[in-house]
Amino acid sequence: MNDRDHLKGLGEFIRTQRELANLSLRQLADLAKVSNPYLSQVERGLYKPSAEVLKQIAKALHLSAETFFHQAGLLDEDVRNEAADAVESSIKLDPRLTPEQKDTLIRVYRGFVGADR
Amino acid sequence: MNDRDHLKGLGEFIRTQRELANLSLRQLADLAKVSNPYLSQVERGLYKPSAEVLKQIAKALHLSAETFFHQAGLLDEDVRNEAADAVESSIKLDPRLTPEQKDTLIRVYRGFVGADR
DNA sequence: GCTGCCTGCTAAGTGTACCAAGCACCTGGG
DNA sequence: CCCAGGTGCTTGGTACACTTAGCAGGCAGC
Repeated sequence: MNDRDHLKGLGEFIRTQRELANLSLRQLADLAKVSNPYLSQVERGLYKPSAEVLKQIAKALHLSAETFFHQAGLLDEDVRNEAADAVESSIKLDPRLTPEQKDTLIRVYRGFVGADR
Repeated sequence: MNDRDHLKGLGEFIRTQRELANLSLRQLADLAKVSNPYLSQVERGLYKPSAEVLKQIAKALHLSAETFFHQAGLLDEDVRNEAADAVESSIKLDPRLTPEQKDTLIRVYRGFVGADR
């Protein structure tokens, strides 16, 4: 029953977001005002960052703190599976997407989650 | 400029809420699964509780975790780009997607909308 | 009186979040 | 060749979040 399991998920999430933003470990560590070794350890799931560090990382990546807290399992309260529908509905509501693009995104998404409704 | 100032505010807030709920220190500590001496110290502003403890306390008092995080100054600002980021946020939050899949979806999405941040 | 149970607090210890320094590996110039 | 500057990771240490054991005082009943 290692508590590190969902922790590792958080680390992977952070690393993914960092690479998505094209930032090096040191760059993000600097932006988030933490040391680079520590960030490395967090990304590999060795340590669980405090809420403040989480908030700093979120800010450095231009993401909302809520997103990170949810990912860290700290804010879950209502872990409804509406998360699934949230993706599709927000895609449908996005005015910047053409109908064809919405269709493509939703197909890709459904392919990933295995939805078949 | 003591950093403990807003901390003390949090402690007082917790104590007020606890008394409002007619709970003894030990009762709340038990509900929140922390030791009673620790809760005592938190309420007097000696220590800053971790996000998980905060969440447990919030749950024990039947209050929202957001309320506590705000009170702790962890969640304040950034209520801005919510709407614009709805698609990306919901993708990131979807528990059924692997990090790689999220990455792919977001890349596709950004390609569509021409985002470049 | 003294038990026993409640209240909150203190003391001392353990685990871990976090940091500074530095290592090992690449890649690109001189 | 070798130094410069980039990448991520390891080590050793400090600070603090959090624990268990125990203290002092207030109020019941015996």
